[in-house]
This record gives sequence, structure tokens and C-alpha cells, in this order.
Amino acid sequence: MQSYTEENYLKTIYHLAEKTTNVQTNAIAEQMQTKPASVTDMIKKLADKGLVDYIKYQGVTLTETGKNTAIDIVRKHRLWEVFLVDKLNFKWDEVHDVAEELEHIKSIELIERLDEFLGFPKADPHGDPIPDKNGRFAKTQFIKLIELKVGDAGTITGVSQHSSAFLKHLEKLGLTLGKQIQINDVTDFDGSVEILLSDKQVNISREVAKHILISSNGKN
Amino acid sequence: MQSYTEENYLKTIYHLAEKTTNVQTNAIAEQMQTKPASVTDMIKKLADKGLVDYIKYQGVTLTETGKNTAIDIVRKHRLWEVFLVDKLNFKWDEVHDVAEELEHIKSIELIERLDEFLGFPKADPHGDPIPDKNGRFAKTQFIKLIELKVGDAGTITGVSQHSSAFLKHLEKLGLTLGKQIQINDVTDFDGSVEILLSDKQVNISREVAKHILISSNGKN
DNA sequence: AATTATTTTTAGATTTACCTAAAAATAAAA
DNA sequence: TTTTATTTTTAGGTAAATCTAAAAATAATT
Repeated sequence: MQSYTEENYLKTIYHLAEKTTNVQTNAIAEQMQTKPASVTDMIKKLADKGLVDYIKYQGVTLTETGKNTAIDIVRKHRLWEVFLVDKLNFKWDEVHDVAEELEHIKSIELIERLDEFLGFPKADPHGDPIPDKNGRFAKTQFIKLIELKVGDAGTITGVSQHSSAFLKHLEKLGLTLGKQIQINDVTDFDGSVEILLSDKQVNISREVAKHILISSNGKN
Repeated sequence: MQSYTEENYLKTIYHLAEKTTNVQTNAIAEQMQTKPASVTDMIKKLADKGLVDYIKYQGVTLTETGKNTAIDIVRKHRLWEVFLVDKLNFKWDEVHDVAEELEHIKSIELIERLDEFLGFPKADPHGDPIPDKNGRFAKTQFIKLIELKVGDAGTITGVSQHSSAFLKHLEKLGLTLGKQIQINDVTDFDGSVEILLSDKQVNISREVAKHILISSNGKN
């Protein structure tokens, strides 16, 4: 059984490990709004519990057990987000903080039943995949919108940026999950992208285009 | 802003205050499965924060602020219980522990929306009243089943005992909330009560009868 | 390779919520 | 009204998760 804090460390390490194999102390500290010294302390504790492998000055990796625990927290977080949006009508930019608390509720039964109540969703409101109860993710084939060529079409199925500002911006432009889009043009000058969104012409900056994930319809 | 632990103390004091005005240190300790010395420590802290009035050796009472905080936690607890039973199909004897965790989730918006989602319920799965967002309880007129006379009839609307064993027992006898009952006889020998429950004759012990709450239909 | 900069760890403190054991206050009984 | 019993508090200590400041290891630069 892990404490609330230990769970947060595991989750953070899990997410950071998606980018680098050995997760650095400083990176964890920054992500968790704490100091490197505190991270070192906690890492030792997690290592003692067999949740991470740790070599001094070399960063950490999750053990099998640690990874499973982290995935379980991610699962809970994302299921709660679905609940908040689908059932309680929260907007996709409002759910993160509350889910951050709800993810630590311990009952397994609760999550099983919540999953069923929500219809076993495969993705959260931002398109992030929800692992099943065995920790397995459905395979997803995302392409960043920025990588599409003129003429390519697809469906918006995710975002790789979860800040409220970004999500509200997308909402205003009408770029929400499930929407069909087609690339009309890429501006040479600033790299902004002209897209066709249900007969409407929308221009988005290169920065925005980087963080929209598309699943292509057939040909690619 | 209170800690998880402080909230639990306030809630416990609130419940104990329903029986005695000045809540004793030992009573709190017993209820919270902790030691009197720890309670004294926490009481001082709560007093410093203006959440309880405290005179040494004389027990505590909640201040207005303390009481409002406690009621808010009770509200959350009971709404989550409704959610668990109505939406996730938990049994009424299975919800307490999970609600005990959920009640500490902080978002006000969450509770407002949950309340609406559940249809603004007035009572939890055990018949306990749910305060509205201003902390006001709907007036309830309960009579203990044990106090009814032969011939009296009414509806089961609550229980004053929440142990899993008791609730399962009631479930097995068919004595669930909303059921109509009538008193057929009270046994001289052991004080057990014969009741009529949808044409069936059911005998319940005096002890059980003490903890079933009835709202009488018209005449009383 | 030596120096400088960065990252990480250690050492020693602090805060929160506990604890045990002993002392003090209050309540009950002789 | 003493004595005894109960309740409550104080004193001193522990474990978890932090912190700051300083030391040690690693990485980058000249």
C-alpha cells in the first residue's frame, strides 16, 4: 500500500519515463514542485520498497511493480476525467485538478464499477488512452497534425498539451475531439496551417498544430 | 483549508455533539481509533484555528465555522453514498468506507454538479438527511419502530445503525427503505416485534426494532 | 587534462500527526 | 470529606515528507 505522496511520485516518474529511460532527480523535482533533496529522499524510500531501480547519480526507472502501480493511477485519473466530462458536464479544460485528487481513492471495486458505468471508455476527454484493468493500453495510431501534408485528412483524436489555455483555445476554434479536418495549406512564412473544418476555413499556428493528434482516415 | 485529518476530527465531533453538548476527549479518541493524548493535541490546533471552543478538561463544542465545515463533509459523504448506490449499484452496506475517502475531495463545483446529477437527493441510502449547499437539512419526522404500538403502520425511511452486519440482516429480511410495514404484535417474553411486510409476517428482535426508523402514514 | 558548471546527495532541521508514560484535574465512592 | 477511579493533559519521542545549506559526483568547456 502506497501513500498519496508515493503514488504521485510513481505517476510522475512514469510520465517522465515516456521521454527518457533514466529519469533524473531534477526533472522529478520540477514536475512535482518540490526540491531535488526531497526527491532523493523519496527515491530511496521507493527503491527500498522495490518500486524503482535506483543507482546514485544515475536517476531512476520503475520496476515492474512500480510501473503497474503507476499505470493503475493513470487508469483511475483518466476514468474519473471521463466521468467528470460525460456525466457531470465539466469542460475538458476543467477536469485535471479534481481527477488529480480522485485518482488516489483506493477501492478497486469502485473503479471496476465506474469503468462499467462509463461504458468501458478507451480514451479520456483529451484522447489519452485508458489502460484496462490489467494495465493494457489499446494501441493508438496518432500523427501530429503538423506532420500531415496538404490534402491529407483525418479525425482529431487527441492533444499532447493539457493546459487550460490551450484547450480553451481549441474549443473556441471548434477543434474538439472527433472533428474531421483536412489540410488546405501550410503557410511558408510562419508555418501556420490552414485547415478545413466542416466547410469552414480555420488557421492555426504551428505551435497549436504540434499539439493536435490526428488519426488518419484510411490513406495517409 | 483543513487537512484530511482535521476534517475527520470535525466530522467526528459533529456526530458526537448530536448526543452530548460538550464532546469529551475520550469519546473522540474511541471513535477515531486513536489515543486521548493525540486528541488533546488536535483539539488545541482546531481551537487555534477557531473551529472549536475548548476549555481544558471540559470537552469541546464546534464553533459556527467548525460546524459549517463539518456539515459540508457530511453533505459530501452522503451524496457520494447516493452515487455509489444509485449509479454504481453498490449495496447500502458497502458504501461507507469508500465515501469516507471521497468526502475529502475538495472541489465545490464537483459537489454541486454531483448533487444535480443525482437529482438533488434529500436522503442517503440509509435514510440520513443530506444538507443542501447552504447546510440546511430537510426536516424529517422519524419514529423508532420500537416505539410504535400494535396496529400502527408506516414506511421504513431510515436506520440508526450502519454496521454492515445490521444492514445485511435487514436486507435478508426484506426490510429496506421505502417498504410499508404494520405492527402486528409485540412479544411479552423478549420484546421482539411481529410486523406485516407486504402480506408476509416477519419477526424482528427488540434490538433490531430499535434501529429502524419509520415515518408514519397519516394517523399516529 | 584542468577548470567550471550542473546535478545530485548528505547532513541537519522543521512540521504534522501520532505515540507512551507520568502528572494533574475532575468525578465517584466509601 | 477523604480515598479511589476516571478522564484529561503534559512532557518527551517517533515517522513521514518536507526544507536549506553545504559537500560530492558527474558533465561540459576551455
